[in-house]
Amino acid sequence: MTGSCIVRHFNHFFPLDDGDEALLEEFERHPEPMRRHQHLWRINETACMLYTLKSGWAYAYRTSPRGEMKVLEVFLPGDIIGLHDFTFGHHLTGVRMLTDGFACAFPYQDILAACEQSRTLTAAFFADSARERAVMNERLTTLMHCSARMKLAHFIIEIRLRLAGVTPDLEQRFEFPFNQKILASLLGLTNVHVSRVLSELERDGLLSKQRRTLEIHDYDRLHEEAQFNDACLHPDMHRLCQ
Amino acid sequence: MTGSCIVRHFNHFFPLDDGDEALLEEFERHPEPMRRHQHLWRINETACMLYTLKSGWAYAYRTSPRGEMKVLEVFLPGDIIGLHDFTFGHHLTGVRMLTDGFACAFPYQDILAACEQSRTLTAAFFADSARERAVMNERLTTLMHCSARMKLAHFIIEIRLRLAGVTPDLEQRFEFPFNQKILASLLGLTNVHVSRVLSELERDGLLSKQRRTLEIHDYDRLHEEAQFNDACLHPDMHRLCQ
DNA sequence: CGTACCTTTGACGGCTGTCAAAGGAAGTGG
DNA sequence: CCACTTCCTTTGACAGCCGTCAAAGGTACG
Repeated sequence: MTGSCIVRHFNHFFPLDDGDEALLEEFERHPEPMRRHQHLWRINETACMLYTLKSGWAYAYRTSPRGEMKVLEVFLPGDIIGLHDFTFGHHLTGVRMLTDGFACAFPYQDILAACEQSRTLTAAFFADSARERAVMNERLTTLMHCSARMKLAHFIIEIRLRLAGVTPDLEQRFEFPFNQKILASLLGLTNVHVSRVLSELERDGLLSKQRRTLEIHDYDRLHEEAQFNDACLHPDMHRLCQ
Repeated sequence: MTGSCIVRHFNHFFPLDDGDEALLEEFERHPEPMRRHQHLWRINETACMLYTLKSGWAYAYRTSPRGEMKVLEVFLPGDIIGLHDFTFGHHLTGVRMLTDGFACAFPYQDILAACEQSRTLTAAFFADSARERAVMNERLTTLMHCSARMKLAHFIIEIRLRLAGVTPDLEQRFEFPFNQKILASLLGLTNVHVSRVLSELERDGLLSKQRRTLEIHDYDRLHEEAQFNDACLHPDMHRLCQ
């Protein structure tokens, strides 16, 4: 397997030629170790760098008018972080690590330079942004109209499907480094209610969560309850390569 | 004022040179009249065209597992429609007109071709996608954690601010072609409750809505209640032109 | 080992959904 | 221009999901 996480990420969607791979590998010359809770950037800081996440988990957040933190988005290994706002002068969301890991920083001009040299890469960056957006739409439609139980099921299925995309042999028992406060913030609930619903899902034999590990006992039933639309994760972009 | 709505749209953010403008104007050679309720495309149709909206309003929607329509997004004159999913093989959301208007269709390859010729345009397309995304984030954080009253205030402020960006002398009384069912769908409420909250806002002297017209009576108080973060609408992209 | 954080549980209240019905507005066809 | 149908809006009663507050026990980290 190639060492580059962007190359792996994009090859998951469609094949890149050697020239494209070389351009992408430029982005990852400087992997840096990151500690849990460490910021990639804070809200309102000037935006000049993007990151790729080589290992570990991260999340994007905002602060509400009342000063509470609201988590917007979760990043997994292989994800590009900051693609959707590198054209803003400053960051509208903060990003920090959820676990220890490694991240690679590169200046945003590199993306424009790469696009100039390869139409395939231009399409790939648009496609990646589109996929992220599609997942967001999927979450939005669920979060807005559904019960807390369904929200939780939906989010767990989302994470498992995305994780399976970058982890070849993912078990039903896997790392799930979210505490109930962060889950609540992501799903528009309170930590108290997340606790109640998790106990309920556990009581019904769907899953169990201890510490930072989640085990799914009945995937089919969980998927059924989540009503997750898998299409948002599988763009068919091969035709772009014609 | 130039006749091209994309040029106007982008110039609102940063200046384009004549070459860029010429490339963009290519996109708008074929304006077509569109009727209210007419589809630009339906869910699952093959994605091959993008549209710019020359005049009129449109919205993107999905259907829930139970078959109900959920509105995800609203498009105003000058908006580019389909930018965020043109790299998917098929459409994940449907788009239809909310009012009569004119739309210009063009093949998505034209965007990639334009990006190949101008780094400024590449940045501009990314920036536009980023702005759209930022507005979505702003709505998401509000919709998830706030009261129905705040959701409505927030959405009304969003629309007014976006409308003001393309309508030089926008009054406090303006076209607002949403019925309560669509508002409910956008905000994750029921039409019954939208009716209740609208009456309440009217009773409190903040606004009044008749048919397809909205009049804001106390903008400051409405903006205060909405807690709208204006930053998401104002990317400072001038530095990209260096 | 102590402190801070996280999770669980209970009681209570309120916001919002559901169901239902009636009146009004708008679009259609004669 | 009128009659008819369909859709939209309003209002009320009622229930339930979920937020808030509080306290206690468990867990992680220095």
